[in-house]
Amino acid sequence: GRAYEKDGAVWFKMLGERYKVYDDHRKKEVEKVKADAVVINDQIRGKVERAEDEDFVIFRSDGNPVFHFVNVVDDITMKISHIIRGEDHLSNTSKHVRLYEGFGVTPPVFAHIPLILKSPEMGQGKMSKRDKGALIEEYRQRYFLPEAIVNYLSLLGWNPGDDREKMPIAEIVRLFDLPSVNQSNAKFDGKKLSHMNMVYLLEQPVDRFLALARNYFQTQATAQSVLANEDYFREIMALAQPKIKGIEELAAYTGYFFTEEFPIDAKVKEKVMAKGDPKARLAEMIAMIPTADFSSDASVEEAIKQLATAKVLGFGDYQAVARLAVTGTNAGPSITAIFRVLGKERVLSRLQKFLAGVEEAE
RNA sequence: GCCCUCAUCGUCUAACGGUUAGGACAGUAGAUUCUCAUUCUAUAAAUCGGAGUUCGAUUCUCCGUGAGGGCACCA
Repeated sequence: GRAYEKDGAVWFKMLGERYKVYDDHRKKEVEKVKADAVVINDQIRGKVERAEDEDFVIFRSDGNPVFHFVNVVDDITMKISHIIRGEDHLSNTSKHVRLYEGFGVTPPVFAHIPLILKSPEMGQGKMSKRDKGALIEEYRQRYFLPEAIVNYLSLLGWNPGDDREKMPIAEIVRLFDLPSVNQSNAKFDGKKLSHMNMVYLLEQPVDRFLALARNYFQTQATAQSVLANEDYFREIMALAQPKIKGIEELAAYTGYFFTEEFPIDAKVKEKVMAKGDPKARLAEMIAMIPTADFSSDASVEEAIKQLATAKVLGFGDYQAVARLAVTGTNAGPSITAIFRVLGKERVLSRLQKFLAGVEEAE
């Protein structure tokens, strides 16, 4: 009795006195209805009133039902008890409630949660699937930990009631309830997500970290050489885990362990070579290494320290240039661990190659 | 244009109507470590504006302003 046909489409009829008015939005005259306001008892927003004041299409002239209609039919069929959705649907809810009424069904409990807005770098307005950084898939591809993402997201528009931020998912589930959800929209902060991800990454058991790292490297061009030796791989990942902020940094962070063709950071080189007498330090190390004990970090450290003491210098005088020659950067695990893992031969050849390169350039 | 929602540091957020307005991320400055990162310490940073209610408003009411959303034979 509430549906009628017009222009080939089926419309849902609103009850009330009718009048015509020019609609500035649609640039045409439309028929409005003086209808009572729908009262929605939203679990998050409280009492929200809105008058649905126009008939609306439920079946298009091509015979297809429209979204709102299908939505309500589905939810009735599936005996949905709670509708929890974004605030962007709050205004549509009056329409939905009228449809429930039309079917003679009591509407479910509604809860309209705040939206996630774009961060300033992304632009303005609500985040939607087209926005970069809006898809969970994207973070998966970047090897973010799922629990870090869930944890971060749970804190947009909700909090556990105290200052805790890092919480296991089970704890979030235990504490979460609809009425304690905030009503204001939240801007997405990728930096905070990254931080959360790092915190989780740091506390992962080695085996989990190894599994994540292995998955990651399988997608990299260097996969074969990196994954060739399990023990070697394991050792290097153990060095990297406490130092990196995300799995995706792994390739760049550990590249020099797997190839002799690693890049040398020009800026770092300039800086390191400008201080003290790095060439002399290199030569001294080259001379010392053949007789050094590479069996442990401590023994490598001892060897370098002895050398430094003999020349009345510090460990740091050797560390910087050795790191540059052997890794091409100024960042990484301890130089002693790098020496030990790479082994005498490779360390020696890299030091010699680097020194030769410097001398040739002069 | 009409309608709906929201409003505390840059960002995410705490604070029975009474607090030096708290925490976290980001920032800054130090400390530690062989580098880098971590960690630690310190520091700066907010109640959108105006009326009202009250002995007292971040908190309650109203009006502005701002932000977001919705107004289709899209979903």
